[in-house]
Amino acid sequence: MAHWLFKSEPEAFSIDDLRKKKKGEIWDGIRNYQARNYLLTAAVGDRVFFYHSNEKPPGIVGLAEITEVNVVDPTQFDAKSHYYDPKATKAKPRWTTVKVTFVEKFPNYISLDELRETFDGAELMVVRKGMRLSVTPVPDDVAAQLMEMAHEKR
DNA sequence: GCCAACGTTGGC
DNA sequence: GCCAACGTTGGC
Repeated sequence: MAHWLFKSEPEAFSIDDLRKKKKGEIWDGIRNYQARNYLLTAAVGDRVFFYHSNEKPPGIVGLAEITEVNVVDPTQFDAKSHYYDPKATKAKPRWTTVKVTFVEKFPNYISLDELRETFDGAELMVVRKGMRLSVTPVPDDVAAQLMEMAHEKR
């Protein structure tokens, strides 16, 4: 079981929005090849740290689980969608993603500042300067530490 | 295939 | 709201 970190702007889609989706939700709108390529290596059962960007402060709010892989992102075919991609066709889709479901909202919010104090860029990509990728892998030992930080009594 | 211009992300 | 970082586009 691998671990990931997915970024989302809570104004667009928050962990509370995901919690309401009983059947899970397609993680749509990924339009970066590196992020997509990471998603192609994800497996059902992988765990996802849900990160809120553009929040004060930004940080990890909870956990999700991948329930389906190789999901063709339907928004690429929708001319009305913000994520419409005219170069994508049904025969040759460009953007595949995953479906995720809510697992938990953490008792402790782990802010970006705290992540920076605990991990360096080699351990956790999101703390790297200028890191804009919205999908990044999280090594197992870092994931275990994050789970502790998320649940320890403070 | 280079690279300038442009657009987006996301912390601050 | 600013702007650094950086990915993408398109002219050549």
